This record gives sequence, C-alpha cells and structure tokens, in this order.
Amino acid sequence: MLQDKGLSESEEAFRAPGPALGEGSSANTANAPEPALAAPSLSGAALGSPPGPGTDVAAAEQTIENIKVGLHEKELWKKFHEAGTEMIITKAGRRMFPSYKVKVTGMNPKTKYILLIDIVPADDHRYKFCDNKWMVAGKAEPAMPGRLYVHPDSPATGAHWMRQLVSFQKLKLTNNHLDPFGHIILNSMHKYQPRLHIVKADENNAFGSKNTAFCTHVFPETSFISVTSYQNHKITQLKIENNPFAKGFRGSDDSDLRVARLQSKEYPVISKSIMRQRLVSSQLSAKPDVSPLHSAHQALQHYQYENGAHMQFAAAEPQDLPLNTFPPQRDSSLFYHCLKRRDSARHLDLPCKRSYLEAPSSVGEDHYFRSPPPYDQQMLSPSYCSEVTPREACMYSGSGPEIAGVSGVEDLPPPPLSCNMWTSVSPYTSYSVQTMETVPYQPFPTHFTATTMMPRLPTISAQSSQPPGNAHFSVYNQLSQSQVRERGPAASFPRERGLPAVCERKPPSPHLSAANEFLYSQSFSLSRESSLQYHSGVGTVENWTDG
DNA sequence: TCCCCTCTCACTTTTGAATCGC
DNA sequence: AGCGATTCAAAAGTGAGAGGGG
Repeated sequence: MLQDKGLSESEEAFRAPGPALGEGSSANTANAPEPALAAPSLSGAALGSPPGPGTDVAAAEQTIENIKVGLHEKELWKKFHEAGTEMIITKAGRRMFPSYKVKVTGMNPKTKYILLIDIVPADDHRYKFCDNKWMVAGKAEPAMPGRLYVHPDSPATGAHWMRQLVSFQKLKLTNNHLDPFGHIILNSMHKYQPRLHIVKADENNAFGSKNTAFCTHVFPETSFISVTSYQNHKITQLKIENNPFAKGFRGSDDSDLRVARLQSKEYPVISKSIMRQRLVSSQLSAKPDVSPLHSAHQALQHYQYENGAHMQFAAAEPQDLPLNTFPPQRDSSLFYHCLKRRDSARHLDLPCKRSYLEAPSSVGEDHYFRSPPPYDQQMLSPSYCSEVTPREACMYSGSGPEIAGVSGVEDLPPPPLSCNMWTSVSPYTSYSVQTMETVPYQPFPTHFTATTMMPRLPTISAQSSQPPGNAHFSVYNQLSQSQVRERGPAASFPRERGLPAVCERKPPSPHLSAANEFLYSQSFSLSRESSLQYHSGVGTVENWTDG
C-alpha cells in the first residue's frame, strides 16, 4: 500500500489514479461512474459561466459541480471502517490515521480554490465499547466549537490541486476544549464524520461577490469514533500494521508473532497485549449478535436538511457484522453537496452569534478559551431555520500573519492558510431523541445528496472593523505546538501579554473571505428546528423505522 | 469497581540543516 | 559558486501501559 512516506502535505508527488485511490469515488467520473457516487445536486452555476458553444474542456469544467474527488487509499479506509474506525484524540493533538488524502479533478485550472475539512458529529450519541462492539451509551455531550482545517496550500489554483494528491495528514484531533493550537476539537467516545469542502476562491468570487459557492464531499468510510485509547484490538492491529510510525509495535522479539508474519501474511504481527485482548475478545464475540436493529439498516432514511435541502440516506445493507462495531457501510460513495451562496442579505440577530460578535475587544483568552456555545444555543440558532441565514464562524489560520475574515483587501500574498477555523458544530446526520438505553451501534447512513442554499454574509465586513477581540470571526495564524512551546504561554494566550505578532490581524485576502463566508454557512448548519425536521433515526429502534 | 483520561516511555519515521563531492 | 547527494541529529508521531480521577 502507499504510505505517507515522501508525501508532504503540500508537495507530495502526484500519483496517477490507481487502485489506491478510491476508484469511482469522484462524482461523475465519466469513465467509471459508480452508483454510489452522488452527483452534485446543485449546480454552482453562479460560480462560473456555463459552458457555451465552443467552450473548451477547461471552460466546461469551470462550474464547481464538475469537481470530482476521490478518496486516496480507499481500501485502507474501508478496512478500518469495517472494523470500526477509531481515532485517538489527545490533549496535544493526534493525527488521523489513515490520513485524509484526496485526488481532485474537474477543477478549472486557473481558478483558485480553498480546500478545507471539518469534522462533524455523525449523530448525537455517546458510545461505549462493550462486548467487543460499539454501543450507544447515551446522549452526546455538547458539541465542541467546530473548527475547520484549511489545507495549507489554500488558496491555490485548480491546476495545483489537481496536480497532486491533496493531503490533510497534518490535521490533528484533540479533546482539549481549550486547545490553543487550532486542532479540531472532538469529544471522546463520539462518532464523527469528516467532510471535505471545496470553496471557490476566485477573485471575482471572493467576499463581496454574490456567487461564491462551494461543494462538500463526504466519504462515509472516513467516519470514526474518537477515543483516548483504542478500544477495538482490530483497529490497534490495523494501525500498527499500516502506520509507519507504529512500526515499533510490530513485534520486537522472537516470542511474538513477527516470525509468524514472515511466514505468512495471514498472521500479522501483533503484540502480546493485543493477543491478550484478542483472547478476551474472542470469548466475548462468541456470543452471537442478534440485534434486531441490524435488520433496520435496510431502511431508507430521509432527512430534511436545512430547510428544504434534503439528504437522502440509504442505510447500510444488512450484513454480517464482524465482531462489531461499525457495520460496513455501503460502499463508499461520495456524498456530494453543492451549495451556492445567495445574495440574500438577510441578517439575523442571532443570540449565539451576538455573543461572539460582542465579545470583549481584546483578543486572547476569550478567543482561545471561550467555552463553546451551549449545545442548546447552537441548536436553537435561528440560522437553522432559514437557508439564507448568516452563520457564524471563527477561524484559526496558518502560519502567516494574514487574517481572514474580513473586508476585501486585495491580494496580499497568498496567506498561508494552514489554518483551522472555528465553526459551531452540527451533527452530520440527525438528531434524535436518544434514550439512555444501550443499543447496538447504528451505522452511519451512507448516501445523501443535499442542496443547501448558502446565504450571503453581509456582516463580515462589519466584523472586519471590529477590534481584535471578536475572535470568533477572525482567523488566527496557527501556531505549531513547538512554536507555542517556544513562545510560551503568551503565544497561546495572547491576552496575557497582548497580541503576539503571530496573531496580528491583517485584512484578509479575498480568498480567505470566501472561506470565511463558507464558515458562516457551515457553522450554523444545525438548529433545533432543522434537527427536528430530521427524521429521528440513527440511534434507536424507533428511529430506524423511518415512520 | 469500573470506565475513561492523562502522562510517560521506548520506539519509529520525518524533517531539515550540515557536509561533501562534482 | 552552484547544485545534488548523503549524513546526522532533532523533532514529531506511534501504541503500550501505569496510574489517577470521577
């Protein structure tokens, strides 16, 4: 398999689409379209001129809905997914493995795009690993402040993105609610779904334009449960086998199974502890899993999403679930979700938004340490009621001094956008009334197509004029941990000594503004209202009946 | 008592600076 | 002087496991 070796986040050599690349995972692949692929549901027509007669291929690919994304190392992801992917989260931040890498095609080579990832709750359950499988253990804890990880190359031209694999391997996950590094904050023992967003950042579509659009790609096999230590030995084994950094655990002496591995791939090297774990697991798994819920996986679920936008999920087909856990979901499929921003300058005075906007004007702890808005508050956000509602966002940005967020200042040097941004988090699928009963883990619904109209965000300019204290609409340059260590607490908590240089705000480039707008759109992606529109359905038997 | 989290450890890979040779 | 290859040390990432807290 392909390893990350030699592939830097921004410079990894392009690999021609091959087996390692999720075949057919890009939408509308002319060669081999897969049924699993959801076609873009909404034309981003406003983004680019529709190709007219005589337009060349490049011109014909200008619209954002033509962008196709293939998940790299899809087979590896599938392996993990079938076992029930777990991702370690630590206070200091932990990378994802497998890392999120995609091959993008169909972009306009000359148009600039911003690629970013967010990770949203897959449902509103908390899980526990019991009897060698994941089971719902209650209702989810309040969502963390949503953060986005913007690819450090952003913004870059379509040619750049298409020339090589786009790797998000440096994305880190943390359970530290006060994380100052810009890592994506997650709750342990919760299920999440990463989403890739491609935001058009062309000058003409930067903030201020009516036509900025983006599309969202979701690969269901990349969903995972966040943990602070691995629960499922199969995942541990897969990580050790495939992650080069974990080579040290592939066996160290003749007493383990290294010899066995040399003799046959059928017996991968596992540690003694894993063997112990496996012994226990095998005993436990001897009990047949006859959960009636499995049959419910066949049900089609329809979710209403954001006021009229619909996501349609085809639930996983019934299958014999290995030991576990994440029942293998439908073959991956690309969730495609195209949005077009509208120029409906409708302002809502959102309580939660106001709370951020009206934050004290000094940047610092208030930004870094502000507790996430109460879950209810997020849920109640009126933005969820309307597709044209401004949404809140805050960002961390990359290493450069540029700050996004605001008014269109022209081309500063391309900001190093390896930034993480904050948005409020919305569950990816549905909110359902979850009983506290322990019920077998429900698979993440697989297919959906959704269209969501993205409101224009006319308030950003106003925010730009705000003092630095309104952190939640600003972009901070992301500090590496070492940087923060070196700089000391002041770097992390600028308020203590004033704003360090790295956190200085500058007017953002229009590209960042586009991203910022995107953040707005995403941050309020769930309200109580909209959540209630969802058909309950992910966690409970009742929910699976889909009416 | 159990479950989950934090911290430390030993091990690995990755990265980038320094050095060398052409 | 410039460039590329090699070397080496520091940085960073990994899971294991002990211990602590609720």
